[in-house]
Amino acid sequence: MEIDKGKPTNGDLDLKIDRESYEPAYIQLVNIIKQQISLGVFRPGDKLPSESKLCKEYKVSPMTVRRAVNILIDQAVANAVQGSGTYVNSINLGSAAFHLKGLQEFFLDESTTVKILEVRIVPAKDRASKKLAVGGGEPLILIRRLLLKDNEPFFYHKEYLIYDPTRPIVESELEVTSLRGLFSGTGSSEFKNGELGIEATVISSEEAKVLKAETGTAAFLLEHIFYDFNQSPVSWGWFICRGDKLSFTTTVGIQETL
Amino acid sequence: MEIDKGKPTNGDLDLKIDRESYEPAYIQLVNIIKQQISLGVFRPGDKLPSESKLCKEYKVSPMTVRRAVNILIDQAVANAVQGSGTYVNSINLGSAAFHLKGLQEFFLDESTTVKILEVRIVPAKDRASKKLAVGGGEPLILIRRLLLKDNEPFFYHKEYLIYDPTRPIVESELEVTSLRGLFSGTGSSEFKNGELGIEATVISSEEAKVLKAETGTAAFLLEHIFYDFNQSPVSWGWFICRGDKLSFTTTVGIQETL
DNA sequence: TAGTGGTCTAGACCACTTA
DNA sequence: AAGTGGTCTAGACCACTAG
Repeated sequence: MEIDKGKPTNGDLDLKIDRESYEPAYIQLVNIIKQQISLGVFRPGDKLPSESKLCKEYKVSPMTVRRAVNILIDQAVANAVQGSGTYVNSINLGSAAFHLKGLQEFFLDESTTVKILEVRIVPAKDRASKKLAVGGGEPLILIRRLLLKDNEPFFYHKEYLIYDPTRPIVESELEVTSLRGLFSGTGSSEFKNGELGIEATVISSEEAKVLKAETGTAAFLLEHIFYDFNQSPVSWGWFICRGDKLSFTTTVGIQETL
Repeated sequence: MEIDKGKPTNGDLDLKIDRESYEPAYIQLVNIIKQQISLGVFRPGDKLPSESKLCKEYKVSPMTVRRAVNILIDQAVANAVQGSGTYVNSINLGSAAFHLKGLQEFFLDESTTVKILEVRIVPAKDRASKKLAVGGGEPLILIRRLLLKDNEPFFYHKEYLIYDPTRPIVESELEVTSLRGLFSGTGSSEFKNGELGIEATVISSEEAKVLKAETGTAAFLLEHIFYDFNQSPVSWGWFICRGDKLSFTTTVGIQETL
């Protein structure tokens, strides 16, 4: 696209950085560029103005421009090619991500309660033995919980924990607070990191009973395994949720508001 | 935790920034701090050294420290409280995100092919009419595709497109390249943005036939709607994939390697 | 009031791409 | 050779927090 070099490259908008605004200059610049892409001033594949041009145009320092451009790159709105320029991306489903914020809200909700269905020591076998890296027959703690929202069953949770005789099970660990802490990041977790997986499955008869659902209906299975600071597995289990009660959504491409 | 102020706060590691390395200083600093958290030098809830201390300790400028700390904050490893300090986060499932990179790889794979099952003009009705914001009875393009990998059915894709008589359907838009472009960000898309959703479902008889699966087995449904640069809906549809052929995984907490 | 993070400046040098 | 992005310096001022 040909640009008249005597004029700013922002079309008819003539947007400026408002120095009096509480919004930082680099955020304003991000939004200005996004809006220009949104309006078609810059199209996918187009080269954005160089950093030095943006400096002059908006009268900010190179570091501020750089910070704004980096944000656009982080958000997969643009990509930089060293020595060449910064280019607007096409829409890219591969860069999409589904967040678990919805689940976080579920656990922070006041009407969410936990019902302990079972707590007992079981001998490790099969998958639990493998996942938790303990020999078959070694004792594990099995916890089965039902998570309710407004007294309606929502999640069925089955979890195997490493049995440590020196650390008795504290009641608080069984309550909703422990799970809430996991999802919200509050609480001082013993876990260093973990792995999560989502699968599509159908509800088994065991699960159907506690979830008040019919066997064979669709459900999400959210598997988890957590490791302690020695990188030893500590907890393995999974959540089951009826498919009609949960879904994950996200957006791709340029969003009107950040 | 009490720290002997005469010594560096990195325990027995005594890690330094290697100025000769190709790895930028700020990346090295990110990894050093992560490793310290990983080793338990800093635990969840602990305050990280202040920026000025990190400057002195690693002999880098404030901007470099700042950049490293911002990366940790972006990765949800730590959080900053203005006027107070920067604190290590607990593990937080709510910040977890499932990426579609796996699907991107699927579409980039050479052995992935597309079989067009049907292309025809249909009158808009029900959900398609609503989602694409056209009146009932208006013409829409319906495309049904089967995506195969190594000649085995993988995805069933059903898509409704706005019918624009001025823009005839180009054959290339029906091939795998168009979908590949969507997932990889290559290709010059007409779409500005879109919304995606994942649901758990069971395979219907129609879907079972083309996917060579049994009715009633678990499946993922990936719904999509795309908008053009006028923010008008252009495409609505969904992918169906057998649950045993697809899963989404991610990690939470501190990872050993970035 | 001292310390902290949040923002920003006005440059610099380098590696890389393009012509 | 000229232009571009990638990194980094050595400060500055501000708003906020905490003792």
